[in-house]
Formats: sequence, structure tokens, C-alpha cells
Amino acid sequence: MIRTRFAPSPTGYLHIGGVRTALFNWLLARQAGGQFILRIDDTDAERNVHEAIEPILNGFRWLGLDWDEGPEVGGPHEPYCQSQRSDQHRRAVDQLLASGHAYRDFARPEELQAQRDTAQAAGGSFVYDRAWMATDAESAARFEAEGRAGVVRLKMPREGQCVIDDLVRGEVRVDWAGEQDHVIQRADGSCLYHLASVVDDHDLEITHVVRAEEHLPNTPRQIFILESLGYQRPVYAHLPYVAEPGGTAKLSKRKLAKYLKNKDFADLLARGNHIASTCGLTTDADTFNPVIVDFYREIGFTPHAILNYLLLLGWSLDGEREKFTIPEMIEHFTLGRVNRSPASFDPQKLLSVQGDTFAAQSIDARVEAVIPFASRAGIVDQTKTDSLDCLRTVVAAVGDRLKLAGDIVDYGYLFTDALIYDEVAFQKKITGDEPARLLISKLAVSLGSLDKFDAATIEAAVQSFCEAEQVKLKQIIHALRIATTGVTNGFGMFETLAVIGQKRTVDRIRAAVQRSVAT
RNA sequence: GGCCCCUUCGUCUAGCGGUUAGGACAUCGCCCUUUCACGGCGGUAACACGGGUUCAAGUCCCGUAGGGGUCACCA
Repeated sequence: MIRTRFAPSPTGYLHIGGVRTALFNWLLARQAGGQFILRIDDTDAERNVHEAIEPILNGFRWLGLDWDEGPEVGGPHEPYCQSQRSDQHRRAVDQLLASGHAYRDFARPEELQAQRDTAQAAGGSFVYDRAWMATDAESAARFEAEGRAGVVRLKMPREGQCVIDDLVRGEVRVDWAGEQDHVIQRADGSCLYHLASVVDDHDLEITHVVRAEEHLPNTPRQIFILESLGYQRPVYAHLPYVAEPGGTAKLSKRKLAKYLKNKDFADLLARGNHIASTCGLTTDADTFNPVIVDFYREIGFTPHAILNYLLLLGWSLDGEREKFTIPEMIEHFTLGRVNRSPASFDPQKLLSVQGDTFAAQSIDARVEAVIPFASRAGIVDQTKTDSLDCLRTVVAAVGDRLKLAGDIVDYGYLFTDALIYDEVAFQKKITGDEPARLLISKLAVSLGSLDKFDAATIEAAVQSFCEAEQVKLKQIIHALRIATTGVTNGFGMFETLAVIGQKRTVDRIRAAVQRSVAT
């Protein structure tokens, strides 16, 4: 039975790299009929935890990564917040103290820091001489009399090696001598991460610890703790981190300014901002960031596309196959095929996967996804069925030009008459092209007299108009498109006009012609 | 600086001793076309370097270089 976990600290946001770690854990649990557990690592939290975990849980729900045990769903190992498990942590510390694997220490932080700095300056690694270690109750009392506060430190081995068997890295060996006597409990009795993490993993019966590689250096001390406590080792797998776009450093939420220098990343954010502003979304500067999953939800990405893209970041089945449904991911995923090197986050590939994923969905599914955006952008009235029918027609006609739900905001011209003209194109194709201008003006009259206004009828009418005028379609169609939509590109012209409607088409052509003459 | 990890096209990757080093995204060209997108066809583009081992090395070993992670009374 496999039990995996993802243990975020309550930061208020879900990092895209964290999602990948969670996905791999989730996949592992799901394929083996095991459990995926969510635990909140909030031992150091001073903020409102509920407020800070809610965005994370929302992210998981949106992505469809369900958890078998954890916040809100509960489970047999409650509680699932580290801060509420301090009794267990303290008991473990007492046990370590009793067995001699830990000791009470009275060094002041600044004293140790000074030693560390000296050691580093000398080019060696710091080894605490345990000068303030309390060997008995007497020495402890003496240190306390000096006004020192006692913490509990690990009494790490100083010879031999720690051998870690890692499912993605193989065997990793580390000399114990290089390890520090880490503090596991503060003077006020509260416990630190490594101790808490090991105890909780044990209590929650976690069998596989799958986490990002920045935890690899932490592993020896955690192994020391768990073996001292008599626990069985879990299986370890350290995943490479997700690297920044076009770089090799770890992707970080805080380096947004730097990533903006990457064109693809900047374009992605710009696209998001465009959608957000058109929809009147208030974007939280803290989370409206492509490093954070909220960003993708906000602008209409498809959860499955995020998952599929992340799956491919550091893992491959055979180097050929790239599209996976969730059941297929569950079926095929193995830690053995996870890469060892960091994979850089590529906004273009993400967008490509998103586009493919969205296009593969049914019209109904796409309409459903688009409604909130169209509604907020004021281009459709959710309460009116004819408005929704129209939206459906548009979504069908737009086809794969819609890469993500939020892209619908670019088709506002179909619904609102306040066109935003592409001035350069308007100047060239209408103002600067007198024959075309006269022709579309004349065409407006014929279009206005049609009995029906569907795409086929419009096309026939325009074709015969061209024949009668002895011009080619391409001589007028650009002017026609700009006059009626304001922009130079879109889906089929005749379908576009059909959606816009007869009266509005005629009015828009006249308005554009007038506008060009006036300017 | 110590310790640890990593290194195949620009990016994600396939490759587990013998390949014209494959695929995808991106990019470039052509075709399709009323625009854009899609689609089709084709092109450019990679084994970090140096030593070994071997008949044979992207694949194994050892170095070097480069990149990265981590060194808290954070998680």
C-alpha cells in the first residue's frame, strides 16, 4: 500500500513547481490504489492559517487533485496541521533526549553564527564543539543561571556515511561528519520542521516521500531522526526542481521582474493582463503571476492542460507520446522515468498544450468554459438564452483560434458596436483605399436588402456583387472586415457578418466610411 | 567556501556499446487560404571538454569545466 503526501506550508499561494510535485505524488498514490494525503506544514506560521491555505486547497480542487486525508476531508490520522501535532512532536523529542540522540544545548545563536562564519572564512565546514551542551541537570542549571535559553539539538554522528537510496537519483552518500547538530526544539518547547516532518510522516504512515530536490540535503538529518526513533525508512524520491524560463535556477515567485525579460514569459503575463482588464478582474499582484496556479485559473486555462504540461516537465513515457488523459497518466507514470536534471518552465509549450487541450474539447464544454469570461467582459448576457445561443455559434466559428477560455474577450466586436479600430489597417485599407471604400459603401446597400442573413446568403450576395462590379473579392474584403470588426483578423468573413447581423453590418460599414471621410 | 546534485537541438525530451542521434514546442521556407488560426510538406538546429576501457562510446570509468541546490532556533 502506497501512501504519499504533499505538505505545503501556508503561504497563501500554490507554486507551479509545487503542483508538479503534488501531481507526481498523487499519480503514485492513485495508480497503486493507495492514498494521497495533504498535510499543512505550519510549524512556523504566525499568520492566519485558514486564510493562507484556502488558496492552496482551491488550486488543488480546480486541478482535480483530490486528497484522501487532510484539511476539510479529515481522516483517521487527524489532525493534518503540523501545528496541532505538537504533543506527538514533543514526545519524540523526549524520546531522543532519553536515548542520547539529542541533547539540551545552551549556545546563543549569535555565538554559533560567529563560529560558522569563521569556519566558512577558513574554507572548512563548521562543526559545533558542543561547548554549551548540558551534560547533566547541574550544567543545565548553571547555563540557565547565566541567562541562557536551552534548545534541543540532534547529537549527530561524526563518522561514517549516510547512504540514501533515492528512486530518481540512485544512491547518494554523505559523510555524517559534515552534518550539523540541528536544533529540533526551541526553548519555548515548539518543534522545528525536520523533527515534525519525520514524526508526522511516520504517524501518517507515509511510505513514499516524493519531494523537490532542495530537500535532498535535509535527508540525512531526517534519516538520523527517524532511525533514532526506531521508525522504518520511507522510500525517497527527490525530483529536480522546475527552473526559470530560459534559465537553470529554481523558479521563484519573487523573481517576476527578472522573468519579464524573457519574452515568452512576458507575453504570457501580458495576455493574462489583457484578459483580466477586459473582464474587469481585480488581479492580486501577489498571485496574478505565471509562477502561481491562480493565474491560470483566472484567465481560463484548462486544468488538464496544466497537469499534462507539468507531467512532461521532467518525465516522459517514451519521448514520443505527449498527450495523456488522467487515467493514462495514472497508468503510465513511474518514478523511474523521472529525469534527474532541472527542467525549465517554457510558457510557449504550456500554451501549445493548452491550445491542443482546449481544441479537443466539445463545443459545449468550451462554451461552458467561456461563459464566465464573456459574461464579465459584458459581451454576453448569461440570463438570456438567445445570447448564449449566439455565444455558442461564435465559439463554434472561432474554432481553435481560442486557445483558452479567456481569449473570448478578443471577440467583443461581435457583440458590441463600440469598435476599437486597428488604426494602421483602417488607414491603409479604408481611408487610403478609395475604390474599396466606395465599393463597401455600395455593398452595404445590397446587404441591407437581403431577405435572409445567414453566411451562405451573404456569401452569394457578396460574390454576385463582385461579379457585377467586376472586382475580385480580395479587393474589398479587407476593407469590409475592418469596417465591420475593427480588426484585421478573425474567422470566416461571411460567418462573422451573419453573427453581427444585418442591421449592424450595414450600420458599421456606413459608420466606417463616414469616419474615414471625416478624418 | 564546505557538502550534494546536474550536463543530448533555443526549450522539454528519446537513447540504457554499433542509430543517417528520434519526437514535441519554438524558429525558417513552401502549400492551403478573403485575414488570422488550423492543417500539410520540408529545412536549420544537440551529445560541455579532456583522458581512459572497448573492435566500437551520447551510452561505461576517471578527471576538468560550467550550471544548480543547500548550508537557520524557515519550511
